[in-house]
Amino acid sequence: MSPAARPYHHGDLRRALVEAACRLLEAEGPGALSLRAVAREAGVSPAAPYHHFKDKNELLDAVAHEGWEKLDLAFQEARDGADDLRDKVVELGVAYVRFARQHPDLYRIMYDRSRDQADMPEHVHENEDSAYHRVTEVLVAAGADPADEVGLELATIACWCAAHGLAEMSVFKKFEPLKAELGGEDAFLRGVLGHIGVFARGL
Amino acid sequence: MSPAARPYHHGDLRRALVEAACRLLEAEGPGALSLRAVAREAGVSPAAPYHHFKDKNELLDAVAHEGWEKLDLAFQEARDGADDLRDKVVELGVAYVRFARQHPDLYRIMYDRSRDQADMPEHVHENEDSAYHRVTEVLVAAGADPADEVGLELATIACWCAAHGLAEMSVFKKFEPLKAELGGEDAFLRGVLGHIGVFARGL
DNA sequence: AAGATGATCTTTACGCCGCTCAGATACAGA
DNA sequence: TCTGTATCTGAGCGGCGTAAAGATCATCTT
Repeated sequence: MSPAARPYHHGDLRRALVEAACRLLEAEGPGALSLRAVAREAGVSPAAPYHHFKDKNELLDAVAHEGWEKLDLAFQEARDGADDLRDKVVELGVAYVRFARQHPDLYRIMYDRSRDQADMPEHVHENEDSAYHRVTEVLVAAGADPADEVGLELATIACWCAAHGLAEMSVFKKFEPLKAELGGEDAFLRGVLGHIGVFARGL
Repeated sequence: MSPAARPYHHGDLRRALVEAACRLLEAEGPGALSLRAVAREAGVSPAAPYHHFKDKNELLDAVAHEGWEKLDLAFQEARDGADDLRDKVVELGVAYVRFARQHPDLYRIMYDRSRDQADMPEHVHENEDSAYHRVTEVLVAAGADPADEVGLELATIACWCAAHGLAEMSVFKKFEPLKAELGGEDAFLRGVLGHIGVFARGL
């Protein structure tokens, strides 16, 4: 074993636990995500995690962190993918919802933990390189006035709110007939986003 | 005891349990909402609820049902309160978010259960007198074309998504400076909604 | 009026959970 | 090599959701 991989008894148990949790979440769903199950999956005793996380929520925070990073990756892809500046806003929204649909349980944990702490993790909206700021960036690129700071922030919030709401609601069976009529999930998403000012006008 | 109040051993235990659950939820928060605690609060044994609900989720469904009815009440008030037709859309959105902020745990249960069943309860979007339809109604009153059924449904969805997203995100501490700058929670809500097409243009 | 029926509620119990604490283990620095 | 300290194990506590079996009591049949 490399010394970096197993510096102590187990190795980097902290990372191993987070990975085990993500694995469990994807394989068995959120109901199977108990601390004991995670410890089992990582091959340690039920009490071992407490040397790396103060409680279960702190482990979930670490899981959520992984999620936010994956989301940011999806954002970067979407931003670099679209050619037309104006399209980028919509593409970002679609990418957001698609991420939420592809990792529903992870997405749920991200927001459950955020709500519990009454904020998103700082790195999501902290600096210039955050996922949140990426939306503002695209809005400016699409023609929003960078001088109007308040308006720009409100527009960013409106974007994020709409995308989050759409992500949570697009799973409802109620909308299936409409999706079929419009020709699929993507058309549905773009249809709804088209009715939301910041997306439609890029401002 | 009146015969209507105690027809069997306990009385209408089903209703008593739902009320006990709501009471507990408001008083102690969602963490205290165990089936056993609800039974305790209602003064019955831990197994008694199983004669009225198949499992805990079914009790939570009943709690959520109460929530959706309260939300519809708030909708009716908001609709009847605003004078300008165009304002009604915004007032509905503000009322929605205000409801979510006033009953955060109840609101959480409403959507947790909806997500679990991949749909809102039927009575929310079923008939002409549902909360969901009330949004469409107001959109039409504000000038949306009733003939464009698809567009109307998309606009309704966009409204609901934006309001839901805003309801979930408006609790975040990140936005407190902006709220202060704008002069309060309501100004913040209206500011964000103003950037969302369907609210801003009523279409 | 008497007894049967069946719904309602209690008791008991099982396994899993989050979490704590005392003790074993094994690395790190003296 | 010895000591200290971070890491992990094992046992255990109270609470949870839920199942099964027995007690209780309104209602229905006769």
